[in-house]
Amino acid sequence: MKVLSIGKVANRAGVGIETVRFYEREGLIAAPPRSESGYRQYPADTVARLRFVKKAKELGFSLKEIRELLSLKAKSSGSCGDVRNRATGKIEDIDRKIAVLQAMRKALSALVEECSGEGPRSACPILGALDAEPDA
Amino acid sequence: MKVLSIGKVANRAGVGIETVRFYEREGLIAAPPRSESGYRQYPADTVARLRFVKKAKELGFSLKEIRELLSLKAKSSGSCGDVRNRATGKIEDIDRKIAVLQAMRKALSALVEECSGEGPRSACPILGALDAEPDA
DNA sequence: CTTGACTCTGTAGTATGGTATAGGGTGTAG
DNA sequence: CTACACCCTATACCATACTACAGAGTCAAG
Repeated sequence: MKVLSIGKVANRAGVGIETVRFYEREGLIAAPPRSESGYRQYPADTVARLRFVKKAKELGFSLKEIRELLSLKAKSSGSCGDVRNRATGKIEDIDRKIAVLQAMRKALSALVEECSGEGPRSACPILGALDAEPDA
Repeated sequence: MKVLSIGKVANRAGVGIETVRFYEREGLIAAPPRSESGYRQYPADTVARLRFVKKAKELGFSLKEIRELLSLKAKSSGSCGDVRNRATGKIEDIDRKIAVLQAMRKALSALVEECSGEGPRSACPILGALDAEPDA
């Protein structure tokens, strides 16, 4: 079994060295065995684990959520349903975020449409709208 | 002209006292005159300004962007077009964020659809996918 | 054996948008 | 006059996800 230095795992996983140490502190990857001189010696599968973290992050999971996902993965009991629930919950989170952004977009578009862009700034309907009554 | 204490403006604008002082430090609202004993004495229109900030935040502007918007607002020269450009730029930002979220959603949905939720966790296609090859 | 690349620990800094606390002074109602 | 609510400054702290740095030790090539 060949072992990898921290630089090698970081490189192969496409993350920085400091990030690997940070993930170790945060409990996202296990603390690896050390050489006599104290160097971390990673098993090859750490690369896959780091890629898992990276992918999950790309899917919008926070490090905290990823940690939970990983513990789900590690548990020797329990079904796939747990994992599926996390994923569907995340889809709902995403839908909520999209809805908020679409509402923002709609409000901004309405303001931009009202605004010719030609008048003096003092008559700008966008600035006017921002000064409006409290409502939210 | 009646003046308002910091507690009053904060309350009327629907923000915390600390937030008002924070906004002053960050240059989002002007430092108000002080009483002899050093208390901040706000003109009534500070409430509107704080609401402007709050609204703009709800529309997805960062404090930095809001500061720019406010300086645009304050400038005695310049046209409404500047403001309009900020807003349309912000719409583009929002569209980009929505596109990212929709891509995440699609990837997660595909994984959830593959997963019955019934099998053992060891066969979970979601966890499997996260372990997959590097690509991004 | 020297040089340069790599690694170690611990600490501090980055950006964002606040929130909290300590240790005071002030203002007003009863 | 005494409580109690309110205000002041300064500093530190929260979460998120890293990134950078200092100062030291280690490893491999030439």
